[in-house]
Amino acid sequence: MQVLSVHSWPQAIAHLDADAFFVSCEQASRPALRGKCVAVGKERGIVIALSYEAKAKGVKRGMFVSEAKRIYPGIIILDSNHETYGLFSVRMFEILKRFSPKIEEYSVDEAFIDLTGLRRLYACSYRELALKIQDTIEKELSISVSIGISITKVLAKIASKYKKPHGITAIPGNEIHLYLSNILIEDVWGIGPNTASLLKKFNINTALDFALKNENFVKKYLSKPYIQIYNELKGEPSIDFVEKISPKSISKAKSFYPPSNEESFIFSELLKNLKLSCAKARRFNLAASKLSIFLKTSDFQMLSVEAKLSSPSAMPLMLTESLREVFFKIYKPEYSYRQTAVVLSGLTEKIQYSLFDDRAKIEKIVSVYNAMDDINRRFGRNSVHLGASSDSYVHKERTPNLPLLNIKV
DNA sequence: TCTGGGGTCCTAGGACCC
DNA sequence: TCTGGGGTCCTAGGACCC
Repeated sequence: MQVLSVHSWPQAIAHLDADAFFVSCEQASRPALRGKCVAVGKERGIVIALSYEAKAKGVKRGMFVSEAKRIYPGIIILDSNHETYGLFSVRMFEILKRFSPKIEEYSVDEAFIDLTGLRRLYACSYRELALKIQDTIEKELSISVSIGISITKVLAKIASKYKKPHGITAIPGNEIHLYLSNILIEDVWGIGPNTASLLKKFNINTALDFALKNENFVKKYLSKPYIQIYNELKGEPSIDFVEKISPKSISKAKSFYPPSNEESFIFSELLKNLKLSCAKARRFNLAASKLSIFLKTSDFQMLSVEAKLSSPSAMPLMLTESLREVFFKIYKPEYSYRQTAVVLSGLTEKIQYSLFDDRAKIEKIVSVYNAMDDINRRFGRNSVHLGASSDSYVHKERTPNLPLLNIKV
């Protein structure tokens, strides 16, 4: 047997993955749902999360809700509630920070935790430490998680998936090969369908096959991300640990049914996405210097454009003109569309004004938005919104001097 | 996996400069 | 007004992730 790394724990990286997270949050907040066949997913849409009971009945993620109901008529379908999931997520990360100050919030329901050197402090093995974390989350949040521990991030990912749900798997450096031989190449984090089919042509079918390939082969056929994965599989840390930084882009997308080619409708959908993404940017205290839009046609083609903004902004009223311009660059009435999306990027912390902008006007708009965000924070989301931005499509005038407030508290 | 929504990172190639 | 090579910045598009 080949040994890929001789040391058992040069460092200890844990990967935590919540089990059926969205559904678990629903079950945690409504105990009556526990032990039942539950799915999260919009009516007419697709299933995005399933309880293990529902999985056992043969319902799969990505299925149409109607299909899921046919397979198991007793299934309970819930509307997704991302605010709740976000709250559980925050509390889960807070628990993790009690164990180690160094954590990477990888997604709402996943985190990497650097446990290196903590055995002495907790007077236990890494496996036992993972067990304590798992217990704490279960007791405090009623959420079940699986944890994998190994010496690199890619291996920790493999470990957390090895036994699920409610698993604890530790892969020390000297046992890597025992695990990798059971992992199909397409199941490795970061290897997608394209790369998997390329590798299979060279007879690489498992993670172990890949790890045992020589470096020249890897450098000849693959690019940087895959070289990193290759190193990590061999037990050599190569992918940075990222402690949370602010987002690099903010987007909002929404599909609708049936598809439409009506200009004013498509534009109003874009405007909604613009408002939502701007609101999110303001929550992070960020301003966008680039605006892109995406239109998805009914046959799933993507049309997109990007525009540079004269000054960074997170205020819909200041971006509406740009939105209109980019929209007419790609909108073609002969297609029909099923989704629009807005992406804000080039995000900057401080809002800078170019010399050509009317500073006073900008500041007035900023203060109105600040007041609005404040009201929404105190009285709940969507208590207040700006009237002018929703129908500015109809009146093709420039940005109004003072936006109107529509208050519906 | 017949299609929801939100992200990240990398590469190739063009523009522009010296 | 001929022509080489190198650096940097930006953009579009691909691949992948949850």
